[in-house]
Amino acid sequence: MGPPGSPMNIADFLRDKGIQPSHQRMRIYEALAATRSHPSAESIHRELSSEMPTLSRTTVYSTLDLFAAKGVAQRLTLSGSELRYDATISPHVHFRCRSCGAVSDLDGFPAPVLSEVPAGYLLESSHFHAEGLCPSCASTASLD
Amino acid sequence: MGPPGSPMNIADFLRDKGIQPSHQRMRIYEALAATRSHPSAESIHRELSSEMPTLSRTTVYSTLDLFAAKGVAQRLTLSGSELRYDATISPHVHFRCRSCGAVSDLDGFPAPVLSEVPAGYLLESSHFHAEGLCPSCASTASLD
DNA sequence: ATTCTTGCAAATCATTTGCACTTTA
DNA sequence: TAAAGTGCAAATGATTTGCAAGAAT
Repeated sequence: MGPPGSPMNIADFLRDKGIQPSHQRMRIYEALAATRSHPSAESIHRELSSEMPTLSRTTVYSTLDLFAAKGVAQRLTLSGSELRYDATISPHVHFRCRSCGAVSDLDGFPAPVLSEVPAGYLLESSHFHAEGLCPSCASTASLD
Repeated sequence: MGPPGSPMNIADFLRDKGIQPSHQRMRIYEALAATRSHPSAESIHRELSSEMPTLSRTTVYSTLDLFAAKGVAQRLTLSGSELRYDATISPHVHFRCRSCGAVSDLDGFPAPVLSEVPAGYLLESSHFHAEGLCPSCASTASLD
């Protein structure tokens, strides 16, 4: 499939998906694909700002939006306060810790997918996510 | 079970759940339970403002938050831009229209629930939601 | 009298918009 | 040179916070 770790480079990969591979877009894709932290636009902007001081928020927001539209990334609405993105397209279960806010993938727990919807609805995507305490917060155990 | 339509009144119901039944809280609960539109704090505030002109946003936000904490309502994170609430506690599938933003329940499509999580995680809740176009937006059919 | 609840205003945080500048096809 | 991409600053919208006044136990 696509990068990372594929014979195809990022420029070709994006171009292949109908995305013009500008410098900013390639760096944003790399940053997104390199982590499993499900970053928000803000955190990607923060991360890249040091090496690209003029990179604007607008560009990061619109690029991630474009990635989601082109199917190169998925948009996660897990917290109500911010949108997060994931370069892993295949459906999988997301777990959000209510204490530290970290989002992790629950590997080995295949996400159920809704195959049918009532007549008239046009289904485009479905998401499954769980909430609670992650291992490290659970052990620090503020038992509520 | 609880209101609406139960022999127990709202004051007793809330008190029973460990919530002091102030006038504001009862009105907010009534408004939430009376609709299936999965309102946000803002829309509940807007709705109640006419009859309770001095009702503050702060109260609505903290009350809905309290309801979620006490298990009287569930918090839905579906849009990334706002939190929505639902007085129906039992797990069910939510469908959000990406065009008009409306959230509807998909009755008859029991929500899958994650029963197990990897060791160390403490599961508190899980949500399943779908996205696409609702019947009315799908028929207006901007085929994209 | 102490604690809980409420309200207002200001602050914060993520995201969007308007517009001008630059790069690319 | 027309279209696409980028950046900055200002605007928007939802939510939170600080704090003082009011109500309940």
